[in-house]
Amino acid sequence: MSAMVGRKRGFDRDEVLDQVTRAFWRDGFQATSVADLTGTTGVNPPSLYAAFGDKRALFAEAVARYQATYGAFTARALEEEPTARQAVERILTEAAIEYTTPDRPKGCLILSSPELHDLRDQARQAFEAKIRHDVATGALPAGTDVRRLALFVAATVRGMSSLARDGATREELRDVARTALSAWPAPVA
Amino acid sequence: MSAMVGRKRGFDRDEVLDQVTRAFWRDGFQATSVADLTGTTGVNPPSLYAAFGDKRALFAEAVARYQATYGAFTARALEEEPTARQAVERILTEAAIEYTTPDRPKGCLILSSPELHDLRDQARQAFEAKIRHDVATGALPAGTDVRRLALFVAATVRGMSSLARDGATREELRDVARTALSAWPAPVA
DNA sequence: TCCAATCTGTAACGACCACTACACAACGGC
DNA sequence: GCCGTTGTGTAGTGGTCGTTACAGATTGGA
Repeated sequence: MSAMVGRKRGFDRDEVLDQVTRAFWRDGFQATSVADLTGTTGVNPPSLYAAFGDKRALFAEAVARYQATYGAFTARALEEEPTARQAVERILTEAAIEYTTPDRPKGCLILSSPELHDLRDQARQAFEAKIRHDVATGALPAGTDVRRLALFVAATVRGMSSLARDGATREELRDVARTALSAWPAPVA
Repeated sequence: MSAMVGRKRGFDRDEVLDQVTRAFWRDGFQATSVADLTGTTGVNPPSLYAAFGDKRALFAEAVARYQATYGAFTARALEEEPTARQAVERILTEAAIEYTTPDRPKGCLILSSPELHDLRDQARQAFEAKIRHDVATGALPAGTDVRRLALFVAATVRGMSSLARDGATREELRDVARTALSAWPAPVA
């Protein structure tokens, strides 16, 4: 065991990380200053730096927290739904809800941050894998353009997040999701 | 006529404005510093401020220039094509090209800039008007949800711009456009 | 040729940026 | 009580931000 000696931290690390996550989510990495963060959290700079490291490390941890909480619904759907069609339907439906939840920043942190290109690429690869699996099992026609379909889903989710950031309502996003789903290829009955 | 007296400007105002437009387009308003602009244009701060005003005014003029040139294809399609379907097909097809033109920033300046929410709303209203006209003339079914269809087009274009910024190819965007178009309601034959 | 007007380059302004040195407060172990 | 350790608050660091004061250069008009 470690020494566990010294003055105790005067704030809840998880709670502060959540406030930081929401700040980055709302305004982005660049537009959120450390002064903003110390203001909203009430934690002074030295304590913030001691607990999380510099601004980039804090952002990285905020993004990780976002993925594990607010943004986890996508990975959950891909894991739990049996077919790509069901997973995509659930993702788009839940995105309409998640992107417009009151008392939260609108849209998706990862889709809104230019610097998170790699995470977006991972998401697209996950879509591709799910669709490819359906083609392999015969749930989708053999000739299906896997990459194309994955890109269309990626584009739809990005479009929904962008509209949410501009103030689109939950119902409007749900309608966008339904319209997009009507472009999904007919299943092999 | 004005006096036309005094030392002449030592740079081409239009050329400099184009360079500024591309800088804002590539990096956004916040991330592009005045020092960046003086660096890329070779124009010193006092000359830049004398010619364009402060940074916000310069950005506004760059956006206006973008709308009149690189981003004009959307308004052109809405004006020139007879039906909403044809206009949207042309917009999506040309967006795939415009958003991936070599030696240019990728994607759309207006869709990438959080501060241009009003211009995006104007674009959505223009889509709506075009679609509503088709419903009125019978080119689209009477029960068509105009707002819903316009939002879907807006979402698709935003998604394509976002994908382009992340490095999607022209062909990938074209495929996204085609997939989205397959969700368009059947015309009243 | 001298003036008034306009533009240009240098060099700075105060404000904010991310970040930290330092002294002090609060803790567990002895 | 005293010590070593760790967190906290104050008050700064050097650097970059958008912006401009100022002096010199260049122009057309008188």
